[in-house]
Amino acid sequence: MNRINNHLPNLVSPKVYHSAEQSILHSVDCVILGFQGTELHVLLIRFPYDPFRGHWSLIGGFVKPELNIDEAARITVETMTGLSNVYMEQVHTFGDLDRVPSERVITTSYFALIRIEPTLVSLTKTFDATWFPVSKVPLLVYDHSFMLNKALSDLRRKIRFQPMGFELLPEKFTMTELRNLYQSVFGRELEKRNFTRKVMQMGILKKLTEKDKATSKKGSFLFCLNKKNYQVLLDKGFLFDM
Amino acid sequence: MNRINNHLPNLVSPKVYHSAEQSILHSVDCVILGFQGTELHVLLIRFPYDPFRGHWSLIGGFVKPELNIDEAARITVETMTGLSNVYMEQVHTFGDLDRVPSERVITTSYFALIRIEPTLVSLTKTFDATWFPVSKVPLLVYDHSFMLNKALSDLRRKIRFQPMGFELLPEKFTMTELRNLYQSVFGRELEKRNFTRKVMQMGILKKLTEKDKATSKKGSFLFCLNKKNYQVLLDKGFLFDM
DNA sequence: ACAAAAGTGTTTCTATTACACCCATGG
DNA sequence: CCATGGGTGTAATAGAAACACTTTTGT
Repeated sequence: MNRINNHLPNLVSPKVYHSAEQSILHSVDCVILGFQGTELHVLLIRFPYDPFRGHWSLIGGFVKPELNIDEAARITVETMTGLSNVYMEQVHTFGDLDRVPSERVITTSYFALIRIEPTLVSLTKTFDATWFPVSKVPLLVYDHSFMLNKALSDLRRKIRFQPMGFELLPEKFTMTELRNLYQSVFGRELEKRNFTRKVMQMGILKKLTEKDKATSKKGSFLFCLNKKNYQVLLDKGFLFDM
Repeated sequence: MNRINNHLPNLVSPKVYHSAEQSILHSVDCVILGFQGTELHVLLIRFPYDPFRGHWSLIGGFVKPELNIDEAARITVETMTGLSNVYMEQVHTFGDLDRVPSERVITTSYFALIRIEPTLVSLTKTFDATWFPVSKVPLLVYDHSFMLNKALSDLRRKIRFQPMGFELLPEKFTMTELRNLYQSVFGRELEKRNFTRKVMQMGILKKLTEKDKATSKKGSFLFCLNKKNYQVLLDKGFLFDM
């Protein structure tokens, strides 16, 4: 029974917790993803202190005892981008002993999906942050490269059950933009016709009368999400298999 | 820049970490799942201290600073079941402020998939642990009910990409047992013939000459995993869509 | 001989793929 | 008038679903 008291401390009365157990530093790191051109991008900063000064890093922060971890992650993203109501999801908690050489730190990672707007670009510049295409990300500090990969593979899996892709696009978007996004996430080409058909028959897109003439002379129709239908589909669960 | 120093402490040199930041209690809780009869079961203990004395609880433990979190979870499961080499996976980290009323505790949950063997049943009894069918789980302490549900829904999603089901069955099992397991996980009936055909054409099962006569007079053939083929299939990724 | 579970084949239908041509427009 | 990207229909194929009967054997 000695062993169980060591390892199953739920068996220890709350009053005893603090005296018996030691606490640990906890941080959050955010994989902030946005979509630009034909590729998914991630927001990175330069780590400003030795011994990793100048190396690229995800954006994170420590969790203060009076802050919810999800909230800590949200504040990190808000601080960096100036955006609220960002779509975020917890990915994984990294708890290896030597992941941060100088300290024992447990870190929970999140991904955040944001629409890259012109205003945003300048904001992130004040923080010396840079958008990297996910296919061209440099080596990152600590285990951040691993974190990023885990976040991306989680995104690829989850986006099939819950098309978060729309979180990455502006309100109005063309079918080509949507397809480029999914191509970038999945890392492979998607057939134009079949893609359009599948998306349309889900009934979650509203075709607008407006056209976007930025990329062709003919112009391509803009779409927006039919939020009601989208919610219905989310609730009953669906496969966005492409 | 004051704000960024508060919320983006990666910008703070490692040397400053400890003095600037406060640490938090971190625990792990394990959703130990096993399969018995026709239903998935979860292992619960009675919480032995006030104010939650006698309420049912998942099995957990605090993470000591010198212990990896995955390892902490593994030790918890080993202590409880006497089993090593258990299939475990991290599910989620719960960091709300008031989830444990008396303390600030951040908890990472795991699921563990184990084969319920006769020897095991007696071992867990010494710890006053009880197996509950997942459809008949009582209300649990703290946010453990929520944790359990999250683990189960994660399992349901993940088991389609990586048939962890085999972790829950003995070495040799009948097709009916396998089907019962998947029915219990998915919570719906699966057509006998189509199920058999799909599983067989994956080529990951070896049909033995042996029969199990426990459940019928005719007897049903036993199968075991063809581990080589299974690994190949895992590596290239596959959908266990039923 | 019958009850109880195991095991097996075929048809129907739906969904996915693969494929090639016309459209609209700005330059 | 032509180059460029936008947009659409159809046929072939593969996979999923639905279905009912035969087998074995202990009692």
